Amino acid sequence: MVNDYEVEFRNYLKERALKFTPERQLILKTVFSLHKHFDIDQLWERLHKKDNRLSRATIYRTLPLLVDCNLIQETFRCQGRVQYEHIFGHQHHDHMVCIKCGKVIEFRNEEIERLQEEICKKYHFKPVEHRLGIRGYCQKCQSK
Amino acid sequence: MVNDYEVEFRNYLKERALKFTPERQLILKTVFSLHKHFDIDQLWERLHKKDNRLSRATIYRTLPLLVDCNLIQETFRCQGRVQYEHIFGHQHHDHMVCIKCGKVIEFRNEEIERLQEEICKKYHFKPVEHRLGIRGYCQKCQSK
DNA sequence: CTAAATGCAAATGCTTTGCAATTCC
DNA sequence: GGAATTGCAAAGCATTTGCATTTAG
Repeated sequence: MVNDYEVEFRNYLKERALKFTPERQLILKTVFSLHKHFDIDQLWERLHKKDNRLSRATIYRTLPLLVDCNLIQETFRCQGRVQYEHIFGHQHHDHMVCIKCGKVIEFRNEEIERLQEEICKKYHFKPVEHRLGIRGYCQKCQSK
Repeated sequence: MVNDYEVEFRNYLKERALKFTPERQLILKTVFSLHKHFDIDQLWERLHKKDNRLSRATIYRTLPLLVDCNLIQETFRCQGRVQYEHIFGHQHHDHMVCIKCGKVIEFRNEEIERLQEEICKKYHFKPVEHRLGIRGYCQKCQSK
């Protein structure tokens, strides 16, 4: 069974005369098996269990391809580390991140989305990507 | 003449039994003399002209204080470098950044601000800071 | 006087890169 | 077959840190 995201990636690579290697396949598959935000180190740990030869360098070289292909995206930073998430097949959403416990709440607000488009039009700005992040304290951490 | 921001910083330091040193004063003054976004290197260059002894380490140690004191804030990243801006005395605003030429457009939308508050309430999330960044192409770079 | 701050240089940690060997197409 | 990719180790670079010295309060 070939997943949609794999088709997507294969096409992306083919168009650019790049290769669909086992390493890239494994990285892709693993990225889509993670249903939370992840950073490069967490990803490497997962990958290392499956293939202990796969190097960090290959991850660093592959992720930008996946980003460019719109399969994943950078989200917020956590302790200086970029967090990624797969987005293919998912609707755009924004994040609230708890400063204390690190909890992440995802939300989507149509009105905000619409207003952003409106603003871009007003400034003749052609948006490619937007990111709204709210940092603060989640319910639990407030009461503590 | 003592600026408001200096009073603010002095109080902040005093409350914590920290010192208002000439280095901190110079950094503060310089940060508020820059009316654009800046990164640490740009700041260092400016500072170095005025006091060629002032070290990067001191800047790295001072900026977090200014952030904590709400005098400045991190904004978006540009080529991996965090961009700062002074915010004391300014209203919150968001950013559009041109991917091609780096142009930054600042904007503020009351409705978006309000909706964010609403969302936070809904999730019982206590916001401390929020950041909305739109990356894309400015008018000029689209036509090219 | 003394805890805090500074400059320096070394250390850290994430990311990138050169290169020889390998592999997809 | 040949360009692209990989792993490795080295290099890069921004940031942090230990320490001896200086200094604000």
